[in-house]
Amino acid sequence: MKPPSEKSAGRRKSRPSFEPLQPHEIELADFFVRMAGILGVPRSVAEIYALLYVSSGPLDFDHIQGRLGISKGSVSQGLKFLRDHEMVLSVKEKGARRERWQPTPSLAASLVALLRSQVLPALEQAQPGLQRVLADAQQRGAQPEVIERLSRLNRWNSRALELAPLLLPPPGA
Amino acid sequence: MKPPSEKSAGRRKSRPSFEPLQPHEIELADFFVRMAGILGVPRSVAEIYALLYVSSGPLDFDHIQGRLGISKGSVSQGLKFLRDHEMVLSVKEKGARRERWQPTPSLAASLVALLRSQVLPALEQAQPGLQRVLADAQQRGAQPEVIERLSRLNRWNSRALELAPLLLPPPGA
DNA sequence: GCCTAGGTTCAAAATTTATTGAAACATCAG
DNA sequence: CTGATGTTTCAATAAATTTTGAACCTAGGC
Repeated sequence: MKPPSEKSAGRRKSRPSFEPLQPHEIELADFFVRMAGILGVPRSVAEIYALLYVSSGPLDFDHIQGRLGISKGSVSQGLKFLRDHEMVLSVKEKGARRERWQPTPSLAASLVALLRSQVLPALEQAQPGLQRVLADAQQRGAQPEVIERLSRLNRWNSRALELAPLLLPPPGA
Repeated sequence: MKPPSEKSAGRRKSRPSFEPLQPHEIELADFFVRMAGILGVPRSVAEIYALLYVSSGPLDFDHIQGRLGISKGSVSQGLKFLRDHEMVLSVKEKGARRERWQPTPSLAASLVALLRSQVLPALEQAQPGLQRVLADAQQRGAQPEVIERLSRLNRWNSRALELAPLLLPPPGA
């Protein structure tokens, strides 16, 4: 057990103390935050990405936390999100224990992966339900107008699912 | 427990009672709700759209409220949103005071309008800021890698703004 | 094994966003 | 003009989401 107060007893690693974001960094972060907002990506995630994006080399966990002034938990979760969506890469130097992070080369690819992960599951999951809705309407002799709408929706869904792997090839392709 | 349904209690004009959504309607609503969620559109808005989408004719305010079981305020705001994004049309019958609503013919066009309204303003607003960030980086002699990233971001932004009016023509075009 | 730097988890707290409903407003018929 | 109907507004409330931080893992050096 560690006593919580570690003022200046014995050998203390000097708290690195990171600079807050500079104006130009804030500007870029704002841009990413707004764009991310459209897709429902949390502010902290966008900020982490923005910071890596304007930084010259890969940054480690503590730098990210320090410069953004957010909690460990947020950094961890944010990096997990970015990792899961293939938006960042870790560079592990040999002999070093920490991981250091940088944005993946192509922002375009990153966005595509993100969209893919959001839209595809929804389309897949909806497929059977939509078919059922259409069948239901036909069976009940709904208005032709409604049948037509529901048919179109089904066709779209199918085509989107067919096209998806071509336009947005998954990691392994 | 459901509120007492007075289906059988005489047809009185004072309190028209509406049926809750049927299973097939719920299914479609769920689909729209999920899709809308990706773009941050509230549940109630998606539900309204879904209801209009499966309904044979245009529906009036009270029908929408009654069948979805949501508040007047939500219906009003939801319809405003859908109107603003050109996703619904009102059909005013002559001599009638109420407006009746139906989805616009093309769902595709509706989605495009929606995206347009979300993304374009962000791109426009970001333009000067992004240029400033790049200029800043160049002036401070940032790493070529960073300069390159920021340049690409600027080019993208510009091109997106140029292309936008072509791909997503505004109402008047 | 033991220790600890490095990172994750997750319940609680903070924040943001959506919904409600009563009051205000608007429009039309009489 | 007046009253009734139909709709909007918006402050209060409810619901959903994000952030925090302390407890908890995990791998690697000793």
